[in-house]
Amino acid sequence: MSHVTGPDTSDLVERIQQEWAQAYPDLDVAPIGILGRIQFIAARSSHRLDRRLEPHGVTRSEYDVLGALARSPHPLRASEVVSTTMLSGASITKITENLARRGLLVRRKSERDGRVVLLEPTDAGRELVETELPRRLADDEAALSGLTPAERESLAELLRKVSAAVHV
Amino acid sequence: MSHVTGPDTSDLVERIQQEWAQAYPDLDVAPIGILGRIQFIAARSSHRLDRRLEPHGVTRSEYDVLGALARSPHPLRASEVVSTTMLSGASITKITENLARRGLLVRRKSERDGRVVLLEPTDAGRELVETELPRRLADDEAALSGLTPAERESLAELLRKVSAAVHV
DNA sequence: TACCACTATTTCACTAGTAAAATAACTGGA
DNA sequence: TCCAGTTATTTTACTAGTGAAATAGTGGTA
Repeated sequence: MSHVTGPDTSDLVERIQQEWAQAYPDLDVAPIGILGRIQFIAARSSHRLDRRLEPHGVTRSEYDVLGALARSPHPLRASEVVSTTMLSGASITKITENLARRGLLVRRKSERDGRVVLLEPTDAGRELVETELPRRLADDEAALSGLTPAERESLAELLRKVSAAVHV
Repeated sequence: MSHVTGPDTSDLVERIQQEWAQAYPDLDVAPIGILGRIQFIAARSSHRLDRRLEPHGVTRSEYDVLGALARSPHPLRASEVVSTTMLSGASITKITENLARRGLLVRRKSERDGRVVLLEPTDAGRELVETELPRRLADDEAALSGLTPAERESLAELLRKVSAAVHV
């Protein structure tokens, strides 16, 4: 393991940025240093979560759905889950039918409105979320471990500004 | 269009963070404020790029491949494209065959090593990248428009630290 | 030359996710 | 009551992407 095993992935974004800069010297490629790294961190940490969830036999999307239900003080409609998870309605139908079959949540029709499906985690579903949540927070915490409390505060604030300005 | 059309998505992450905090008051959910927002920004800006590319009839993955080729001073092997794009080898085969059919890149076998496929953009492929790149940079720039030069520098540096620490 | 271990790419079979059409149920008039 | 219009979810038909097996080529060794 002492020899080079490929590009140093922690510098992948920097390398890409430099390649763009060399190929198109008249463009200001500085934004790539920020947005590219955001993409990179997001991809990596998604991947990490996938691996954490593998032993539980749930995908990240399934976990997102269960999480939304577990942190809610009341059952959610399918459409409410759509709006917090960034998944399509079609996906929510598939995923929740599947999770219901596996006993991790319960689907029932609303009595008030027969079009609506109400979703609620079972004890097993809630338990899955609760055992995995601290691990997930610990992983995220580890990613931030090189930052002082002041730096974390500053990073959170800067990201808040960016996320308010990023249009679809 | 003057009424509420859904949750204020710029605060979606904050809302989710608060929901977690209320459901599990004994956990420190602060990391979600950072990693969650990174996920959010990544998803939004990916989406935005998708829409920019739609009129050109290329997907984001296809554009990533073309970009890697366009910014390289020499043809790349399929495996080299794999390592910069985070796509699988199987995908690179499919995508590049498709782009070759559409005249945006050329695939040829290496003379030195018959296993290797060398990929190079055509003029049309390069042109597509070159017309879209400034727009993409402008979009990214717009996302950062609320930040001073010093804040951008600081954000880039903080993200560099995080990306070095985020393990798969 | 003939073989073997290794590497690069492609093929195959499959999964997750989607947009759009279809279905089912509600609401507020006439 | 009975629509017409609207809304929530499901179904359908499809696409992108994947891991693993298969294929094809290389280079070193005897």
